[in-house]
Amino acid sequence: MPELPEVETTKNGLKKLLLNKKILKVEIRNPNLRWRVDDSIIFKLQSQTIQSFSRRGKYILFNLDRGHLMIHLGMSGNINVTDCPTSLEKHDHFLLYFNDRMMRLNDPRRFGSIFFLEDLNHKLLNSLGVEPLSEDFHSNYLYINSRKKSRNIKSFIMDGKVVVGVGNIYACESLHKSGINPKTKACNISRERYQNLSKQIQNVLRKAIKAGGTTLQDFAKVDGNPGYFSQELSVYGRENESCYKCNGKIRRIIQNQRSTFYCPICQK
DNA sequence: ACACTAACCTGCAAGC
DNA sequence: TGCTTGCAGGTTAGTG
Repeated sequence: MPELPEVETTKNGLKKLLLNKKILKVEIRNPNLRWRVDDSIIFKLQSQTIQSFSRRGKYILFNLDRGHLMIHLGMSGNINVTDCPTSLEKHDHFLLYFNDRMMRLNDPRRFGSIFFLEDLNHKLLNSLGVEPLSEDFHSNYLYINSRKKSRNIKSFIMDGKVVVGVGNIYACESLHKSGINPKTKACNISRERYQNLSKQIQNVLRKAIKAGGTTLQDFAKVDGNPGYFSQELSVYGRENESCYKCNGKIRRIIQNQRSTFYCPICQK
């Protein structure tokens, strides 16, 4: 269920429930995720205490006594913390047991991933772009990095090597709020429009993280499914409905193998 | 260096 | 009712 706000919410929930907990047992029920989970992770994690949690892009980092557990939720991943014992569900692939509770990674499509890192110098982390809510994502960042980029603006802002955490929903939403047509070439967008776009990206993410906070209460529940769709979305999933801004008809097109929702009237 | 595709999976809803 | 099709919140490796 994860775009950046979901991951941030998940990370904060884990912090609440698992900080300073000692991992007593590790169980891999299905190692075939995006990358096969190596059995050696079991003894590497065992007996370690979780010192802190952090997030980089859509990766959740469990910072341990020695090394880090890094988890990505892919398209359909979800982490639950429950009392122990709990009846397991289909697609519960990876389990951590603590003295009085357990953590389950459930991921039907198995696009998620799990790694043990000795340190944070890892290929997948090193290739990530800036955090959208950090100072590095300043008003000129997108403008500067988009010069000579002929690809469309939507794929540009969804590129994790440019800026992390902007998934399909928030790419559509922030482009709509900025009044930018998603088909526009990244190099053809002015500095002024990029300043607006970066602000809209931050706004939409901050707002969603705040909304994710309400999800937090459900976090420990067995049936706790994040209420992601409670967002009020302006264009995403609203094909053929009317635009809140201009009453135009919202269209769905395919860009880079993904659905794009936009309003052809007010996104130019 | 850049742009774009195929690929990794399951589940669900819609259409026939 | 069952079958087929299309679609889903991500991201990498590979190709040209």
